[in-house]
Amino acid sequence: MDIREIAKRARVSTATVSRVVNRVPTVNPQMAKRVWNVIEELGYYPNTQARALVSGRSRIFGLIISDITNPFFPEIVQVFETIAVQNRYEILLSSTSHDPKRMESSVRRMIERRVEGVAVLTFGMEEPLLEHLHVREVPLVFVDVGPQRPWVSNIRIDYLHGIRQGVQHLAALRHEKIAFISGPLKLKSSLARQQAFLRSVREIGVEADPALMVEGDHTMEGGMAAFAKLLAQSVRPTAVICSNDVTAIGVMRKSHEAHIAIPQDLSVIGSDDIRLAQFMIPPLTTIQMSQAELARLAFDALMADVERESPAPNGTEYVLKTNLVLRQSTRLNAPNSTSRGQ
Amino acid sequence: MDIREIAKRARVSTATVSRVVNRVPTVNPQMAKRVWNVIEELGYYPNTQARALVSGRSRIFGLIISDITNPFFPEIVQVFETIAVQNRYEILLSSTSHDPKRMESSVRRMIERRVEGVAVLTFGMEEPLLEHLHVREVPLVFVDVGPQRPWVSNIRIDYLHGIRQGVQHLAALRHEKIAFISGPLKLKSSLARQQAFLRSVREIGVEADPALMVEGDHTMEGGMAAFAKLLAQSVRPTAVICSNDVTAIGVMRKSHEAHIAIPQDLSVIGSDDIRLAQFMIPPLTTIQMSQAELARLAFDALMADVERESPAPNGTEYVLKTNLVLRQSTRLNAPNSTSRGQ
DNA sequence: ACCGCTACAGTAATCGTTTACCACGTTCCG
DNA sequence: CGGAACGTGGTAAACGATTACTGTAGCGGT
Repeated sequence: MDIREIAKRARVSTATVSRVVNRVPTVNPQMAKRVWNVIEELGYYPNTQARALVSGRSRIFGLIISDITNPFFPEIVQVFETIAVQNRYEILLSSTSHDPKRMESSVRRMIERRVEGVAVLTFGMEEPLLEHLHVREVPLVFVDVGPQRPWVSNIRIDYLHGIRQGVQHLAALRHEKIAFISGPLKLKSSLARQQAFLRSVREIGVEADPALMVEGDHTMEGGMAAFAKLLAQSVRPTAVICSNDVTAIGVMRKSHEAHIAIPQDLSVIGSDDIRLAQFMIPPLTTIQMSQAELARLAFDALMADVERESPAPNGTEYVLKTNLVLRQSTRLNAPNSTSRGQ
Repeated sequence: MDIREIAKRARVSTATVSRVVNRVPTVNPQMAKRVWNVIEELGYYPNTQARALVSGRSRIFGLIISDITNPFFPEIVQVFETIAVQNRYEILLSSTSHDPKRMESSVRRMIERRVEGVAVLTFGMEEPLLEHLHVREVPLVFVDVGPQRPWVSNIRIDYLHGIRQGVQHLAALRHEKIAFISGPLKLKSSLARQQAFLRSVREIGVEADPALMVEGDHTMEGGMAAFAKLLAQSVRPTAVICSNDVTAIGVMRKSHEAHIAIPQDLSVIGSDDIRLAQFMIPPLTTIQMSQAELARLAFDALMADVERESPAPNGTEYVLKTNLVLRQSTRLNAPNSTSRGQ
């Protein structure tokens, strides 16, 4: 059942049906009504493929994330999808699992579907892939790691703002041995967080102890392992800041095994503020980076680029702040006390 | 850059290019080579829309879930997507948030994109929507709630198997007051779990106390609220089985607030075995229902239906077992002891 | 030597829309 | 009253592939 069928039954031309469906205002209301009736009656749904083919607009955005299984992402996907639907866009989701091969195949699939833009919420993209997208003038938006180039926007995350708050909060609680569990240091974003931590610590006049900086991998297992490493050392931290919440969950889990009570014996701060954070035991104090906000920025960036068909703008920048949110996983450092009280 | 361009430069017809791209074996290897070279050189990617239009196959499956933010789903999405990509399919994901309006719009979008099948991993679908899909002969797969009808498969979940194990496990630990926190009882799947619980309890010769059956909503907040209700009553359970893991997390959180230690003072069992379960404190004993398996069954069901272009088969059925996995959130019930020991 | 196959490549119709362009009928103004 | 201008709706050419059908060359059998 196609537009011709509708046209025939409503005794108009296909052009008119098309106009009606697309709500072009110049058609006679009577006719429009007649057409709508037929459409309703036959249950006609326009074929998006045909539309896309002739109009040259697929109304699809690609969304590349590293791992949907990481609780940081589902909320992003949710918000991104909601906004997309509101704007009559569809989303092509791809979870790369940090695998360059999968990234490559994702990009290929997206190009074949002629996406109108891609949000890359991962560690970046290799040059050849970027090039493919670039020659096709596909708008892109990255988090921090996008190249300076036409059709590429960036969302800069102000890690320093939140991390500084976290460090100062711990300092106010008299913590001096503050550990930091980073993400994989080959990731620019992990590095940026670590730098922000280092800088914040220096600001309060302490020099960070290298023994208290350990590398995690942004997973719970990684958090457990990293904390185990911390425990095996001679200097024992009284507080630890984690590069993301999932890592913090691993730390909490490990510290439970080691009979270290949180927050009595150890304060912990996470990053991201995933929804789960408030359901931890105890509820996790964390450095929030709004996933909803991030998704919205990414979508808006793409949308803006799609709409400006003018010559290439040179990479817009957006900024996302981070903020400490206080819950119950930190406490005043009481030296020499091993109390496990309430 | 289209197929014609390639044809011209390789000095062959478009038909040949098409054949080469689709690896039709009858083309002269020399020619094929020549064509591939040009394709490589120009970076040609076929236009999926055009392909889909003429071939009548979109190579897209719809995947409808209730809420991507619920940790039960991301793993499913992950696996489903992976398998889809392996089979050169794309997936159109839709998270309905239990909203019939969103469900309706999802189905509309899917029909407009001409999906070749839809996996409905939610509470079911209303008749008019089903009808729309039915007249278009779109294969569907449901979990438990699909109607008996051509082109509709069902994955039956054997809740009883796992829940019975859970109940027996608790009984072996001498628990007698076993509470059950269900999901929303308007959901058939929640009801099924509850029935399975009731039956299992009866099997071990106990009559379930209605006061110990409370309704949750499959969220952490719901779990907290339900457990609070349980605490407010005169009969205090010594063990609780939850309709899903997220509910169990809520219970654990609430019991922490109430200074009830798990598993010393209360045993808890979840359902689903989401990845997070093993990172809870203590690690959660739960009734596993493999998300990977579920995703695979759903995909296979769709694929099978797509491939059999024969007249309509009458709804295949698949079965998914559930199994208790023991961790550390249950313990022998020691009456009159309020020990908080190790 | 001729006929009929086979094997392969090319021609052109087709998928279901959008949209540039054209045709027609009114209206309005000089 | 004639023609420009305008408002509407129809005709048909795209969009970029697939594929049924056609054409031709080469080959073998009689």
